[in-house]
Amino acid sequence: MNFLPLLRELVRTYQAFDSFSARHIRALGLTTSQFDVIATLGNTPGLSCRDIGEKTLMVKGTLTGVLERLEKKRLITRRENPEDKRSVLVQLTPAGQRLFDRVFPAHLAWLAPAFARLTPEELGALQQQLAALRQALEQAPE
Amino acid sequence: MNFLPLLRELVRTYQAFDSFSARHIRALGLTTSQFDVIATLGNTPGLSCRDIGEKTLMVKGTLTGVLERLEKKRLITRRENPEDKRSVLVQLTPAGQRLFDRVFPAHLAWLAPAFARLTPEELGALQQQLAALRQALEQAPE
DNA sequence: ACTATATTGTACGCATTCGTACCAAATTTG
DNA sequence: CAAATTTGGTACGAATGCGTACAATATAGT
Repeated sequence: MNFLPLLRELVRTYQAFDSFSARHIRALGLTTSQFDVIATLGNTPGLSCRDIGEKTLMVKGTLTGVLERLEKKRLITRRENPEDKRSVLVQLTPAGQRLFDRVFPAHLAWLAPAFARLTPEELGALQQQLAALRQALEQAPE
Repeated sequence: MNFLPLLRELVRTYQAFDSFSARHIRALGLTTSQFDVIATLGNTPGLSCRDIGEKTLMVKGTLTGVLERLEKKRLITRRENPEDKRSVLVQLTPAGQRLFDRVFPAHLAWLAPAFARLTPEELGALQQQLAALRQALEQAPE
């Protein structure tokens, strides 16, 4: 019942993915977080910070800074949401849209060969096993 | 061949573990990285930064700062390695050793119930599948 | 021995990450 | 309807995390 090797492998695999992915994204002039936001906003009419946080798995405090830097790069805009004055509508600018169109397919094409080394069955099984572990962690008593 | 759900699950599971683990470690007055270093140094005669980095999966630049803060807390010492004057011998102080003795078993006991929700077979299978994905990522062409 | 190269760790800058506190707006309660 | 609570974002501080550059030492090739 030694789970430490599994833990180590979880971290190593996560880092291996992040490193492989980030290498490409950095060459495109973005950080991983910035890319995730751009990718999430693509083909949407605009999202709230809450929505973006849910999709990108970023907590709201982190998102504020990422959005600031994307705004400074003129890739997104933040405007008031008339439906709910607490929230903000984040949208891609035309430049952001062009970047999305150029960068998103390119990054999928970068990742695809790595994942093609595993069968769809393996990918599905891994996803299920990860979900089981995650639920165990989320439901574990304190 | 859509691997995005798997990616999302990988990140979510990693975060779920980190969150569950960090909650306990923070209550002990440490950060995750600091705990990892203390845990790695425990029951050793001292290690180089290189060794610690390999074990904790931290890059050396990150490690420098973590060691600084642990040194400030008087939990570790950095001394010259006579065998190789480039490297540094990092050791637990008596206080660091006492902290290790108190904190390391406690943290394993904190984690164990979560992992006990999965069978050893599941844990082993997950570890193998993660390793397969990691190798695919590491060997993928650029 | 001499030089080219590799290894070990630090310095530094930039961006992220998280927790906590806080404000304003919206929703729920009594 | 007024008070209490929840929700959406921001502000802020501390600590990673990573890439690049750099100094000191060690090793290899000649």
